[in-house]
Order: sequence, then C-alpha cells, then structure tokens
Amino acid sequence: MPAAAPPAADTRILDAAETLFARQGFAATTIKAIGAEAGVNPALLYYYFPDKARLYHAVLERRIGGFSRGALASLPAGLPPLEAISRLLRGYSAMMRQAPVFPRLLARELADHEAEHALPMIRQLAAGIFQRLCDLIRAGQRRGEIRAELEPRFAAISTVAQLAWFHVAQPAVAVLLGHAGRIPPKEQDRFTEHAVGYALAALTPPARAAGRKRARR
Amino acid sequence: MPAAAPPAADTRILDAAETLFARQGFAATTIKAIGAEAGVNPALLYYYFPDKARLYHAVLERRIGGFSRGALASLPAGLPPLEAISRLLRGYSAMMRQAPVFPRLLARELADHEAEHALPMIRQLAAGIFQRLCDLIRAGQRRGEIRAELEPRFAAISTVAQLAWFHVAQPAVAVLLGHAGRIPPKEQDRFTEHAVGYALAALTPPARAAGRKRARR
DNA sequence: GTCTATAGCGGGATAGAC
DNA sequence: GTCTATCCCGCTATAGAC
Repeated sequence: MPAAAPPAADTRILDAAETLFARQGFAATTIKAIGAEAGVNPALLYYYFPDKARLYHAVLERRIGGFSRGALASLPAGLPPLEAISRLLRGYSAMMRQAPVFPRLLARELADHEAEHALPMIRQLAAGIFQRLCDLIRAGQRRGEIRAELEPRFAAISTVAQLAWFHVAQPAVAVLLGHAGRIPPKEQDRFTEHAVGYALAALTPPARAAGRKRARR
Repeated sequence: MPAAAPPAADTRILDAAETLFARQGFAATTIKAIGAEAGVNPALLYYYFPDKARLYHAVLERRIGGFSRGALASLPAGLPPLEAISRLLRGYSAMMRQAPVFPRLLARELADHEAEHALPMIRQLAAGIFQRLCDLIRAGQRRGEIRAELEPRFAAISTVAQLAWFHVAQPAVAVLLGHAGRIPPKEQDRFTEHAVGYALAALTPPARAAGRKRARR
C-alpha cells in the first residue's frame, strides 16, 4: 500500500472518541467535541454508529479486544512457569506503553462497573490474562518453584497489581516519584524490571532450594 | 447526645452527593438526582454550596482528609520497620472496609487527573501514606531487614499496589475470584493477610540472616 | 457519505415567596 | 432555611438537502 493513506471517517471518529472518552469520560464527552476532534461533521457519527452509547462500546471492544489478544500472544507455550510469569509482566508493560490510553479507559470502567457496558470488558480481561497467570502459578507450585502456601488466585492478583496500579495510578505515581508531568519511558522500564524482581522474590520459596526439587518435606 | 438525631440538611446533601458521584461520576450526576437522594429540594443545594463543582470538592475533601489522617494515625512511632509496614497495610484495608465508597472516588480521580480537582487529592495521598512507607523501607534497609538492592520508592509502590488494586479493581477482582457480586468481608480479610505475607517475602533478604545484621556484606 | 438545520429534552442555576 | 417556578443554555438525535 502507498505511504499512509488518511484513515477513513469511521476510524477517525473511533480514534477521536477514544481520546476524548479516555480523557473526560462518557458523560462529559459531547458528540460535537468528537466531531471536532475527528475533523468531521458531528451528524456523520450517526451514519456509522446508532448512538453515543454504542460508539463507546465500539471504542472499548476495539481496544480491549486487541489488548487481551496481544497479552496472551506474547506467551509461547511450554516455558517454565517463572520464566513465563516474567514474560507476561514484561509483555503487559510493553502493551501499556503502546496504548497509553488503555489505563485510563480501564480506570473509568472500574469506577463505572455498575453501568451496563463495563462488565463484559472486565470478564474478558479476567478470563484472559488473570486466568492464565493463575494457571502458571499452580504449575510453578507443582514443580516446587513457587511457595506452596500461596493461594494461587491471590498471588496472581498481587503479581499483576504492581503493574496494573503503576499504570492506572500514573498521576499519583508520578507525584510520588517526583515527576511533574508524565513518567519518562526510561523510568517505566526500570519499574517493570523492579516489578519482575519483586514478584519473583515474593513467589519463590525462601530457602535457596529452587534447584533441587522439594529439598525438605 | 440522644439517640441519633437526623443529620442536618447540608450533611444529607454531602452524603447523597458522595453516593451518586462515586456511583456515576461527576458529569453523569445531576443536581436534581442529588436532591432526590438527599430528600431535599434541589435548589437548597445552592444555599449551602456555590455550585456543583464545589460541592464535589467538598465531598472529596471530607473523605480524603479523613482517610489520610486515619491511615497515619494507626501507626505509633518507634515500631520496627517491617512491623510498621504490616500495620500500615492492615490499617489501609480496615479503612477501605469502613469507607467502601473511597476506592471508587479514587478510581474516578485517577481517570480524571487532567481535570482541575484531582491533583490536590493525589498530592495529599502521596505526601502522606506513600511517603511514610518509603521512609519505613529505607529504615529497614539500613537495619539490613529489607533487601538493599530495592529502590525504596518502587518497593513502596509495589507494596501498596496490591491492596490499592484489590480495592480499586473490586469488580474485576470479584469476577476473578468467582464471586457474582461483592467480595465477602471474610475473603477481604484473607487477601489482606496474604498481601502482608507477599510483601514481606518480597522485601526481606532471601538468606535467613534477618536475625544477624549483615551476615555477609 | 457528508452536511445544514432544527426539534425536543434535560441540565445548572437564579429569583423570590414563604 | 426551604421551596416553587422558571430561565437559558447545550446536548442528543433526526429530517432531509446535496
């Protein structure tokens, strides 16, 4: 294809809507603002989408669907559990970097979970990444590489929470780290590596018996 | 005082506004709905508050102020760092339980951080709990009870992230844990204890030399 | 497919009676 | 302090020209 054809009107509308919904939320974003951001007449929106709510759904589905597929795709089968968990965390970080709009959409959906649109998205994420992480932790426990006394689902939450919170709470985290605006990419990378180390330290048994299987008991 | 005098009108308005802002967000909550929820004429709102935005600020200040003060109050000075960190986490959980509305207000503020009202709240939280936790981690490192290679601020984020995410992401977490609606209190308690254990395992040095100071460099 | 014009409703806020 | 009545604005959505 020739160099970067300008996107079609419906894509421009979706992009504009995503930007504004993430920044301001559903109720505070007007049809007119979306049209202006997309460089399109506001009424055109109703040619492509039935109403504002379903435009919002389309935005979520496009973004969340891509996220779920991407996160799991970065995981070749057959890796040792601890290695797979490390990759999952790094892959998660990379995806957040690629789509900085995602944490804000997610934060809104979490706050809005009583609204009808939120649940399917949450269910999809839970069934995807979270479930996969749980399975990895159980596998690690069977091999004696992860502490047996951990409840796998709790451990999965704690492990993913580090990165999830780091990204969702960016404004708070930035203040804590002493940055005025956004957190620079280099610092994000450093945190990702820290998070991997923190998780591994929390998951693995204290005795240095990871090499031998089940040294005692 | 005699048994539970009905709260004054301004308090009823604040309570109603808090409920609705947490449930629906600022933009989606109408003055009329607040009046109805408070059992008060909507116009009365403008007798006590200049406008909708400042009513929202009042809601945040009342809730956040109380939260910050409460979290730090549960920490007597002079405790050993690891003990203090455990207490901080348990205190944090207890406060979230007392004020279930807090995580949702927080999630909204994080998503809305470009709006003018969010920053002071975030700054207050950062300067309070987060900062305190950083100091505790540094103290633990000096005593050799916490791994020296950890960046204290990163470690503080990871530690608090477990509980912060658990509460802010309640709807997602509930789905993951297999609960249809809310997470039962007992399960919340179990997660809190898990989080304390997970954090201590991640923070403390792998060698079992916590008793002796600096066993080997 | 894209735009103009506008209907119709519901929002925030105020004036003023009581 | 509390309520009634209402103004005015901006929003979503539609009709229909091009």
